[in-house]
Amino acid sequence: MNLPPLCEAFVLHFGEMGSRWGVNRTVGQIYAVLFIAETALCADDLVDRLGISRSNVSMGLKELQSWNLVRQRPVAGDRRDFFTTPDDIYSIVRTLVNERKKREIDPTLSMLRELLMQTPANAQEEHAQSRLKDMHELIELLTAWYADIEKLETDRLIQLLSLGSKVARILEVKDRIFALPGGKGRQTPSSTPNRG
Amino acid sequence: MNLPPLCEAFVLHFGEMGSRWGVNRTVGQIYAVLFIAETALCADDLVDRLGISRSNVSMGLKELQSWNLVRQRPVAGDRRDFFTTPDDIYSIVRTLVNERKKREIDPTLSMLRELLMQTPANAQEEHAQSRLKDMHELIELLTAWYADIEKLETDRLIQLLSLGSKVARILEVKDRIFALPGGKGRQTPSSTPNRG
DNA sequence: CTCAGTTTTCAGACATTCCTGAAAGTAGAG
DNA sequence: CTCTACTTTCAGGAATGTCTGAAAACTGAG
Repeated sequence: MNLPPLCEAFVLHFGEMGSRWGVNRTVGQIYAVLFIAETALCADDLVDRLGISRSNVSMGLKELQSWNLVRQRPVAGDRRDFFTTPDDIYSIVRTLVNERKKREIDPTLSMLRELLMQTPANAQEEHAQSRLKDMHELIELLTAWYADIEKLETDRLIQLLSLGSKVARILEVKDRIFALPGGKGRQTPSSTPNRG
Repeated sequence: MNLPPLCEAFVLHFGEMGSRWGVNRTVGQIYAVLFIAETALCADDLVDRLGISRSNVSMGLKELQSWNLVRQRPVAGDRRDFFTTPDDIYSIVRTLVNERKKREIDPTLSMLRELLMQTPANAQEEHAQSRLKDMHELIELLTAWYADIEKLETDRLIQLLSLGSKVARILEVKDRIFALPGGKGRQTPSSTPNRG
């Protein structure tokens, strides 16, 4: 691996992580190299830095492109393809989440919905359905939340995340100010905002 | 596979998902069977329902236990071990997130910190560090947010998630309330949110 | 202690995934 | 059209991961 030690350490770790998150080691390493690269790189740069075969790089880049995780950028006067990752790390995370949602969450939701429509044939299936319903509701809650949050500008998002659960206290303030009767959906939390 | 069709469909899908999320298919299937089971099951129940070898079940359960994802529950008058998943799906998610954090996020954070402490040997390493810094900050932001959120009671959590980005609007309300001149004797959050 | 019922371990068969070199494909320049 | 520089595809060997049966280890009862 033809990289300065600091870079190599990162690339190796990132490859390892990749393999725990459903992409193979090499793909993770390719991404890592692109992520920390100063400029756009071509396939042969990756061959050189990672010490893997040209065809492996080609397959890896193809996979990363299918995830929308790398961008192909033309370089004037050069016929080769050059690749980069976005500068904005928040946009990277958004892409990653959206792709995983599309590939894993959405199919899971439709499977769950389908199974929940079926008429249970016995007690065992009936009980299974009640569990699947819980799971379905939870995933819907999380994805709806994310879909909503995703639209925020990065600055607002950071502000929101920094607050963490303090938001819950603001909720209480809100409750007191507007004295909204009842909660949303499921189950109203203890009717009066008890707090001192 | 000795399961009613509805259950089998779920178990197969869940196994498939597991294999995309870093646990092998069988482990995912074992978990799925336990998740929808009406009662605690012993290893042989799993052998029967999944049609896999006893030793495979043993290894799978061992792995699930190392993730704290299944509980071993004694059954009176039976020497065998019986396993369940928690009834509360929110606690399941909390466990899952905590375990992944421990195994993947935390080591990544320490690697990043370590690399950021080094003195860059050249421009390439220096640029890499600035990228790693971005990544480190983002992960810290997310984990701090989660650590905070995790402590909320489930009902409050649901309430919060249901609001989604509407919270951002409440933030604006808050900004207006606390921005009132003369009204800042109280506990304004440390940083004054600028950048409207 | 022994025994029977149970769980765990582990070598190696089996299966899947990954990686490579060779060959085929593609596209701009001349 | 041909040449050249580059990219992609793909068969099959290498590496890794998974699963099993047999044997060992454990554990409570007698």
